[in-house]
Amino acid sequence: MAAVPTTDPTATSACCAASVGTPLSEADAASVAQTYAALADPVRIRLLSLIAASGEICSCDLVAPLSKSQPTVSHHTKVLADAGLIVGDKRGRWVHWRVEPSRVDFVRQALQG
Amino acid sequence: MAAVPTTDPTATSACCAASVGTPLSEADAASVAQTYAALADPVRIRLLSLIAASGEICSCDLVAPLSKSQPTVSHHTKVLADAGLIVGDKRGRWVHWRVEPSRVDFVRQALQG
DNA sequence: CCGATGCATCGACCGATGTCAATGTGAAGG
DNA sequence: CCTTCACATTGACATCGGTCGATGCATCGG
Repeated sequence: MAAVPTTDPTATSACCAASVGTPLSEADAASVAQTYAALADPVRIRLLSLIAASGEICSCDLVAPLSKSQPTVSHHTKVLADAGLIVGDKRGRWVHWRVEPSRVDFVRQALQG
Repeated sequence: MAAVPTTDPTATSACCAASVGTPLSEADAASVAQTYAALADPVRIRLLSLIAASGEICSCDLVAPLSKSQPTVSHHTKVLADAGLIVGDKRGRWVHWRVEPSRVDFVRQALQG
């Protein structure tokens, strides 16, 4: 939308040819950005490395190392889970978290396209 | 800080062994997170793909495709440049931008550590 | 059943961030 | 010089997002 005026016909001299169409759809860009946003927080980075290092770990063991309150940790795990980077497995009262390698790979590959 | 109570001695039974030390230093995590934060915006994603697709492009040709004001575009290029993802080359009045592949690779590899 | 426990949700606070109009800076060009 | 142009910076505003206390919702133990 927004009807980009594109290159103006009075291209006097200037610097560039501006052979520029549409880079990425705004929707696609928003989707990609949101995934990276999930990694744009120090707590979540440590959270992810914590889960990756343990292979599998429950929420109760995440609060202490992160020095954050339980609601805060719950919030961050939800963000990572919504981004598909981790997966939760509820067993009884506990939720066990593990990394989703395929999704991590997808995120990594988005950087070279 | 905060004097984390750590695991309480009355570890009745519970779920996990909690062999959890320090995941990533808070400083390292902040550094990594800030780099990802540079990619956590739709405009900057499109900006990056625009530069990557053109190989080299000046700021004047970025305003129209992005449908953002000139100061806004300038702000986003600065964020990407500060993150080391793009490099600006000032020629006369114009600044030509290009991607910094080594930095992009670094960011990608941060995902598998 | 009843209390305790692990986790999610809610509401509120506040700093961080995207956005633009206005202005500043520096480099051509006449 | 003075104007024009490309870009950066500033200031103000609105929104987003991280944080925590309080509370809700299940599950387990007795």
